[in-house]
Amino acid sequence: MRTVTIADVARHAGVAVSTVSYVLSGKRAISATTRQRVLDSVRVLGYHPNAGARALASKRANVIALVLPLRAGMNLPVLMQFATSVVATARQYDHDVLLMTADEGPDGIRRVAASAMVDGLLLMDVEVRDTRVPLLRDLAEPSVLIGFPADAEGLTCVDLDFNQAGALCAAHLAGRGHREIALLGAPEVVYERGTGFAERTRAGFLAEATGRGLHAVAVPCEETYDEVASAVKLLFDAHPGLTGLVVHNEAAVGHVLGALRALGRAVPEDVSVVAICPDDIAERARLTSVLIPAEELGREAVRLLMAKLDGLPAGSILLEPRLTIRESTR
Amino acid sequence: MRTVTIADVARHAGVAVSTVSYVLSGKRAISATTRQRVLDSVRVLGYHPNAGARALASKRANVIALVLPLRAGMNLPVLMQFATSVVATARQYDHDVLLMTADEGPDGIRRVAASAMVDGLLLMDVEVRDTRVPLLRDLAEPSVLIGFPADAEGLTCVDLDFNQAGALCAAHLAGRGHREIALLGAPEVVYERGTGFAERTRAGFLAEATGRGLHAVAVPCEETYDEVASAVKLLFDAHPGLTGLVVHNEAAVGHVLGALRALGRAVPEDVSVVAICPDDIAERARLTSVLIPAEELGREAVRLLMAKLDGLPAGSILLEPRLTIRESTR
DNA sequence: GTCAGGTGTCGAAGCGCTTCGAAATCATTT
DNA sequence: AAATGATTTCGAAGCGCTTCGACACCTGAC
Repeated sequence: MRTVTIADVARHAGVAVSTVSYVLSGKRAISATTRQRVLDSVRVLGYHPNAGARALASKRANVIALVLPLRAGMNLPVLMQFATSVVATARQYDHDVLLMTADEGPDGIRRVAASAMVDGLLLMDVEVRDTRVPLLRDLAEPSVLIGFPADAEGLTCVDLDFNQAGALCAAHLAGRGHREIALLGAPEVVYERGTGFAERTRAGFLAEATGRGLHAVAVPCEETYDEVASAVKLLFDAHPGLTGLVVHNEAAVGHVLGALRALGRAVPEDVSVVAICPDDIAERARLTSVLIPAEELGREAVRLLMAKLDGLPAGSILLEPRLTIRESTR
Repeated sequence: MRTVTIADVARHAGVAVSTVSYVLSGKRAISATTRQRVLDSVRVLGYHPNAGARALASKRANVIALVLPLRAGMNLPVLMQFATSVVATARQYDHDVLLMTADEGPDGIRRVAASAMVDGLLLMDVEVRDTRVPLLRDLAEPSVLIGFPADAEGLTCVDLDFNQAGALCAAHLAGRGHREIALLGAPEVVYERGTGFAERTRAGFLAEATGRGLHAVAVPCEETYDEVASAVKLLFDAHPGLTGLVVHNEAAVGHVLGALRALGRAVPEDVSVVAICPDDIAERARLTSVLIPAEELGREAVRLLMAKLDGLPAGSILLEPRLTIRESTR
């Protein structure tokens, strides 16, 4: 059973090879009758274009690379939703997805790009000082990052709009009548590193709260139970009237609840808690939250990459946060 | 910055294109000096073979497809470990991985296979009556399945040896002096469907227990708390002397522990529990268990696929189960 | 009736690589 | 010194597709 080539289709339809190609790509006008005849032959013979030959001739592989941080410690549901969404969206644009793990590092990226195996790259979870970022910057192949590295200049990134997310949380608490609120953020070092998302959340939170005339503070928050508990205690000691808490630290969120319980403050009766974290965590603890929109992230990332592949300019985009109200705020 | 081709390398090294090719593929002997000269040129010019051209000429894409059931309800850690292991192992064999989701169905498989995009396929979580199985059977491209479909004839499958796993659990309990033990298995329907793994576990369990002169029973087990609780209650009513329990039902294992607590039977003081389930579940509940060896599964699956790609015959294989002793048995 | 300008189709030239057969080179043997 | 056989290298023919320029034909304008 030799595989069917475009020449077989051309012969069967009684046209030239190039005509078949044009029918299939639509890059030149072909009369309706010829067109139909070719399409029939394609179906009858069960023709599928050879990907390698097509890539060679057209310099387009119709494949994008998805570089995932397949290491422990990732939030798996988020990762999965993201990957699923990327594959599905890519298929809509008639592209396939090559899966790579981050541990091949820059070399892996260079390899697949230079071999023309993929037309573009999607990188998830880029670190602030990622060794791959400079590489991406002067790679011929376009790329899109999920999250923002320290210097996003010249790169296309997609992420949740953390500034707005912080503001949204503050606004939610304000709307419920809270007058004194606080943000428990990322660990100290994350701010020191100048990681964008942590700071932006804080800025958005403080600006919104202040704008609405609330009393608001923002403090960093470590991730062990003891540190979280003491941070929470200090916070309430300093601000006894505190009734609203925003937690932007997925590792600490469970501990915060434990600490509140230990302090005898009931949620949501005494204090309302809003989290900014993956949906599964919030769902499990029944927390009002702003979720990480993994599916939308994947969709938008692919959309941007496809635009770049078409030579269109593509700036970074921020996704609008949405609040899901559960049982931890009143 | 034109991309470097094999012709550039040949020119730079002062040899024929074919010589470069042979140096790189090792398919013909090349003298050490020429060889070194070519290799140097490759490095100096930063040459990476064009994947499409290579695939076209050699009829080998050096890519395998990984078809994952990216739907809700999967055990994510297992899936991740598996995917990671597949990618890493494939790289060792100089192959890349094309990620596909099961929801493209048979057409997706036909498409990537016919387009010569991939040389072989790896399918995870094949269902008992999977519409893709007949297709795989008469596909030119080799494939390996994780898990066994109803009729595995003519297919290459990899799975945990559930028969031995059942036996191992029985042996463990026997070794600890338990004389009367039971297996809580999959829901009734799973057995009715004739799903291999459930039955094999039961057979192995019963054979081993009987062989060692124990009193053993095996009952199906649904997955809601109420059904689990009543099944557990019935079991202990019928066999008051029961002190060992094997649970082969990852959805029910939590409920079983709850039901035992409700019955006032302490684990492991009154009854020892062994689970056959993914490691994260067992770990969380501190259960002695036989885990699903995701990483090994991925590695072996790739190994088998590579063997088939080399034209070697490859039968199905069963991985030997291993018991991790935790705090639920004594 | 002729010519400009469309349409629709064809032929051929690659794209960058692998692989086959043959040529060239060298070391042995007679 | 010639012949033999290994060893090493070369040249050229594809692999299946896209794409460019050109050709053939048809239309309508003059």
